[in-house]
Amino acid sequence: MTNQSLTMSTSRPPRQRLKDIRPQQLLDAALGLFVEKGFAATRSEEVASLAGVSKGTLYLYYPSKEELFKAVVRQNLTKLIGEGAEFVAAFEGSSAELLLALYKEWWLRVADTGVGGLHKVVLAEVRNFPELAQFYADEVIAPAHRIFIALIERGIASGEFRKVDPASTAHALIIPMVFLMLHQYSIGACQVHGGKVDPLPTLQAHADLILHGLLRRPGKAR
Amino acid sequence: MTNQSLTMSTSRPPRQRLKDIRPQQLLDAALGLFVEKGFAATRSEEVASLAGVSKGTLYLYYPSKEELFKAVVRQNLTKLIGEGAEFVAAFEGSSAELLLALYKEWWLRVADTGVGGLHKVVLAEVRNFPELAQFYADEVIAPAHRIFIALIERGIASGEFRKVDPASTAHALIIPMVFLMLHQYSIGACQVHGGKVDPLPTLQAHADLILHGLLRRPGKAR
Amino acid sequence: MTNQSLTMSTSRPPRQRLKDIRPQQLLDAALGLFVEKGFAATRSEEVASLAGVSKGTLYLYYPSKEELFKAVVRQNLTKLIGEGAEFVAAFEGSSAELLLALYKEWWLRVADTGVGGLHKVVLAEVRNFPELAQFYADEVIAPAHRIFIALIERGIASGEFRKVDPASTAHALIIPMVFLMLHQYSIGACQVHGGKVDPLPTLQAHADLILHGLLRRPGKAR
Amino acid sequence: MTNQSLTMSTSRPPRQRLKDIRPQQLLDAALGLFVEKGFAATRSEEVASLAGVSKGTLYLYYPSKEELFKAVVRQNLTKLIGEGAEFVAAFEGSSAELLLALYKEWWLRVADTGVGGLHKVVLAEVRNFPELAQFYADEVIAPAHRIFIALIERGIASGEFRKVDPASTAHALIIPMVFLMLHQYSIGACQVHGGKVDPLPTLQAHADLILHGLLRRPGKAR
DNA sequence: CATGAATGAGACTTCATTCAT
DNA sequence: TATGAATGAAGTCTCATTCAT
Repeated sequence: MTNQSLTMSTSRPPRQRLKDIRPQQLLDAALGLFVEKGFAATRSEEVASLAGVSKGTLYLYYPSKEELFKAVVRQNLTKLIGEGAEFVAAFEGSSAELLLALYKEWWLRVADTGVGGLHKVVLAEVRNFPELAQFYADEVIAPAHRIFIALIERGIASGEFRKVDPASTAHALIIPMVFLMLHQYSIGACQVHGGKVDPLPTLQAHADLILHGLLRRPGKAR
Repeated sequence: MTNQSLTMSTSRPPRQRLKDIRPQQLLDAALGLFVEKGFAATRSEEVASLAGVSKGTLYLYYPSKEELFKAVVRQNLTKLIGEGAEFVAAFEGSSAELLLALYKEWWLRVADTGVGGLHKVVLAEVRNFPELAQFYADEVIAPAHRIFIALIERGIASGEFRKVDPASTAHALIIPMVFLMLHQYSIGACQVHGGKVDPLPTLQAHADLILHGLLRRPGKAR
Repeated sequence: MTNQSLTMSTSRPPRQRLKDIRPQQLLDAALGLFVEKGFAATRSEEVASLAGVSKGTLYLYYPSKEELFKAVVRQNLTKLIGEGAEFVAAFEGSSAELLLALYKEWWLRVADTGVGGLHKVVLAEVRNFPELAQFYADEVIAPAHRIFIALIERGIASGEFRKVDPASTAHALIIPMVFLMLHQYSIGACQVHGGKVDPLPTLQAHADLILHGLLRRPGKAR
Repeated sequence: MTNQSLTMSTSRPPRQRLKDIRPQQLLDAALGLFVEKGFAATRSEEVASLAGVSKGTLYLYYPSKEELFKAVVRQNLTKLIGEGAEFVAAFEGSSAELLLALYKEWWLRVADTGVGGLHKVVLAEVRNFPELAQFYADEVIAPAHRIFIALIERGIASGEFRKVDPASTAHALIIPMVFLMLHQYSIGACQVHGGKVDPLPTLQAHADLILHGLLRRPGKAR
């Protein structure tokens, strides 16, 4: 008896501490399962169990599966966007280098955390969550767009880039990044022959293409 | 009685015909609903009802919702790819024009039929259908990739394009196309302020970027 | 095998027939259970099982437990009230006899069917079903009140009754009837010593009291 | 710290006192909620919260929701009956006046405290609490019946009342009172058009009816 | 072939009750 | 004593699938 209670008191954090870390545990578990299976196919009991708590405990922290999902989106994507904006503001170097660095930095951050897969889920389920659409447009799409607009304007101002339209070019710069995230967490996660796309080389190729263009430069042998 | 059956025999296809067109009606109905709601949120009764048959009849043609989903994917995407390959083979004109034409043609074909939305669903659900992954890699991704590889090699051979790596550049050319399809059928289908991306202008901007590059050409004022 | 299928074909009504009788089976089962246990304590699966069908079948006919409950109220109480009105309209005899006959007739009808217990449930749960309240006031309380008002006006017109206020006296005539119904299906249904109220004698006593009054008539020895 | 504890020690009863008043606070909170929502729909956490304590504390005083319910019934109804008996014993005046006064007094006491609503809950739930039935018959029904029997015997003895059967007439006197209580706390508490019964006038009408009868007295013009 | 009534496993969510702090 | 985080049994409702007609 005495031994047991001693053991238990050392192996388990105190109550208050548990309460503080529960949201994070639940959000982590939910992120993983939503990304792997999608929203509808993820059972809330499974989330709880992966977080090491019971079904009921999940509902102590989030009132429904929908709210849990929104919390996951908020935490992961909003945070990611904020860090991207800081990265661009703090960067020193040419704008071409900044583009490459942003691609690389973002990719590394996304690949570890599974956040990329979250975009897949949003994409797939947003029509069944009408209110999520506006939230996502405001919190994720628009800020990400602004980051790349800033990058392009920086390049034009320094004379590095052609005078392209920042808004539509920003889309063209973001799209491959996001697409690769999507791919990585869906088809890329399956064991198939020949369907793989290697993300970093592809991003590199894309950046090269974007920077130099596909057309041969007249009067310049390459 | 006699009158009625006469009437019916003129307004309705004969039995044998019915049997032949049922699968198509079901696949069309399923495509629309899967694209709109996703796999899990589409009820099989709704598919049957939209196809004008009863629940039981659906199961006469497809043994489960999963098989129906796979049949929808097979029919629509395989067909699309085949048409793209023919389009490229038959095209006469410069490779830059071919790229623009392929973008435009494909987009028009995809926007009407809802096939673009299907890619969204595949992306989201492929991890829950492991056997779909290989099918998709073989039947959709690889052929589409080959089409763009052919396009690039055509441009390099004619001296129009730089000597880029065809395989990775092909990815870079496909990605925006596919991404816009995805976007159009998810966030683009929602009523949001500011989240919209206009597809044709964006494709145009992207094609321009891809062809001419972002960097200012030394010694050439633009 | 042959025997079995013969047996089954004779022991079970055809499909279409079953569909027609299901609502009645379900309403009967629901009435019994609601009366016995109340609304909240009645499980919908229990209703289905008592009606001889599965959980899902109940929801084929009624979209929720609330709607089932409302259907039970409608069928039973609305019907009862209608029959009471006809009974009063068709009665020939003195108004005092009509009052006694109405008490007796109604009681017999209510005691068999369990409808009396339904009033108990409405009384207990109406505050959790706000929309039921208006329905009940319109469909049950007001019509029942009108029946007794008609009875009193009939007695006053014939010179049998004193000139009392019909509306409030009608309440006084209905109340004991309804109360006994309530009692019969709650405390009266339990095995207790001494708590019983014998309904018919009590109604008789009440009718006598109502008709002749409690006060000794001055100058009249009884 | 010192200030705070000083402040608290003056504004808060000492520990021992707290222990003594907790049950009363809990019973009061439970009475209100049971009457408003019924037994099943009242959450125990809500009771605790309304009493200003936590969920766990409720279980320190009552081992289950059922026991809490029984305690509420015991305290409130038993007290009410006792006060009624004292009122009758102490009354000076005619028996007709006593009846009116008892109606009025009881009604005022009941309307404030919500005890009338408690009878509604007992009525609805007694079949799910078999042991409550006998308790209720012994502690509430029988004593209340005895009060009215005493009242009738008092009236007969003084020559005021006809020589009716005290037992069944007592029921007839109680019933409208109790019924109005029930009504007031169920349908009467809802916002409906036309379903209302004004309690005091109805009691008055009933008392008039009971005392003087409905039939016109031969040879006496009224 | 076609129907649609029926099934029942399974999902989400609630809440009475427990117990470590 | 008092708290409130945690539990998990239980309830409502859905829907893919079956099968008698």
